[in-house]
Amino acid sequence: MQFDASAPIYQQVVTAIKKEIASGTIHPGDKLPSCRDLAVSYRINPNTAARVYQVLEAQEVAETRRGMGTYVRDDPQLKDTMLREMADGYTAQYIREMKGLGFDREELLKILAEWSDPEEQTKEDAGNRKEKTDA
Amino acid sequence: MQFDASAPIYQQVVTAIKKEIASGTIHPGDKLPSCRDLAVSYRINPNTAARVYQVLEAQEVAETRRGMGTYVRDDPQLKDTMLREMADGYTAQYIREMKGLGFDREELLKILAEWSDPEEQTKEDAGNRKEKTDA
Amino acid sequence: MQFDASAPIYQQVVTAIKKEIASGTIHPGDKLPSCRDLAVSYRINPNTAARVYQVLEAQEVAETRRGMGTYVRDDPQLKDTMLREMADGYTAQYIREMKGLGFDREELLKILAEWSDPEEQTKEDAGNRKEKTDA
Amino acid sequence: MQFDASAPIYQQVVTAIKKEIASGTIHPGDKLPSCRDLAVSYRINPNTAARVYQVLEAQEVAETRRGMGTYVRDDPQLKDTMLREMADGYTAQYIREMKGLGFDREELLKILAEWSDPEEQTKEDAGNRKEKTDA
DNA sequence: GTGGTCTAGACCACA
DNA sequence: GTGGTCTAGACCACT
Repeated sequence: MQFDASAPIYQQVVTAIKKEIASGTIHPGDKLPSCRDLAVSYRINPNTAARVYQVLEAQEVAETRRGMGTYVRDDPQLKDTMLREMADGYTAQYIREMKGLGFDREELLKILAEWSDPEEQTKEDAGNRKEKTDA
Repeated sequence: MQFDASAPIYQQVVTAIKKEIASGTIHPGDKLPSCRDLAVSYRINPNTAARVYQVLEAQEVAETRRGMGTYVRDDPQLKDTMLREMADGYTAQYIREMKGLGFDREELLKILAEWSDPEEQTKEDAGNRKEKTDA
Repeated sequence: MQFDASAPIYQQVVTAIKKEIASGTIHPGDKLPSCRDLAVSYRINPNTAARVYQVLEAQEVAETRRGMGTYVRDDPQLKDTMLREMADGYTAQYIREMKGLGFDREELLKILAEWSDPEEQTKEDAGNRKEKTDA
Repeated sequence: MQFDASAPIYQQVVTAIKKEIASGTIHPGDKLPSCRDLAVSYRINPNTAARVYQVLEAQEVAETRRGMGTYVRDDPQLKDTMLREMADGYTAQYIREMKGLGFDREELLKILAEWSDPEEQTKEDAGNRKEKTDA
């Protein structure tokens, strides 16, 4: 067995920013904070912040304009793309985990349907989660 | 922002064992490997292995018989309990994540229903996952 | 026959702290000494001290705030709970021992009633106790 | 703080034998097992067994007759003496412990009176004891 | 053999 | 500073 290592910090920040785009906190065309500001607000090393933008650019989520800063790509579909990408990621992971426990798609839908009020369930779970999934 | 730390090794092993019970690889009443063997097979320190069994005992999943070893509690319902516990954990986490993206329960069920062939999707996702959700 | 082993050090310290709560020396909400200080004052290893707090937290007697220390849970009923818990423990043990000697509840109450002045009896007993009840 | 050490083994065996006299399992005048047999049945070192008899003789509970073995002193009152001695020991200890928690004699009698059915309570307590009083 | 406990000393994340 | 975790190696009691 191999033990899970934490994801690299730059990856976590990349995901955080993409989540902000997906959920509409940041919009296409918006200017992102400077590397230095990003470093401060996330309390990371400026080099790590730079790498974050590098990755976002490679993924065509952001673009850097020399001397002007980094901007979220001004693509009207970007929000939906992000949303889809992350939702797919989460869903795939969820299905994989449940499949690992022996549930097939039918059962999965049934289980999910039982969780009628996500608000309540999420809260209730928060306390127990530590013992359940080891995050 | 807080960065995700890896779960403690002992927790990961605890979860791994509970998963084996949930999926039927290990059965109620089975003898678990000795602390030392567990330490060897997971390549961890015997002390950490002992902690794994202490946690499992505290969670009433296993019971230790002095000088005889550690056994999965011989409770016929244990498998289902584990299954339920882990499924609930995964489901709660999934719902939480999707809710964070702005999806409500209706949409969630719709999305999941679209994933008709988990096999394919899981594979396809495997390669991209790292950049999508930072695990 | 099984010989009595000493209770683990961490258990003894746990009990000592709970006793301090029960008798009002430590109050709900109080900050407990740091692991390292506890280790020094009880002359135990810092790891053992940490275990003490882990047990206290598992028993919902204390709560740890990362980077800030360990605190007695701020529950106004905690003192009474501890008092009750320890008194019950002692009483149960006493009844068990006396029952082992063949005394029933009636006789027990009678015997206890005879000990009119605990001060004197306690002292008188202190010297002989070792040879009487071992441990 | 000093940590409780286990009572010496010979003390524990002495007490066990005195308890057998107190509860009528062994009677005044009875022949006790030979040192060697005692050592076997208690799985202790023969030297330790010899010390047990030495202590019992010093306490005038047993007497050794050269070449004939060790006998419980043939004193008709011995059983009651033992009973009294042990009961007093337990009672004194109990009072001391409860006093340490702040209970006075009045409260003590009240608490003890509440434990109406020792059978039940003892059982119920057995499971919890470890967490309550640490031996 | 088994698990339980303790020590020693180390590194990490949080504040 | 705080607690949390891990390793290394040791001793003990029980089978």
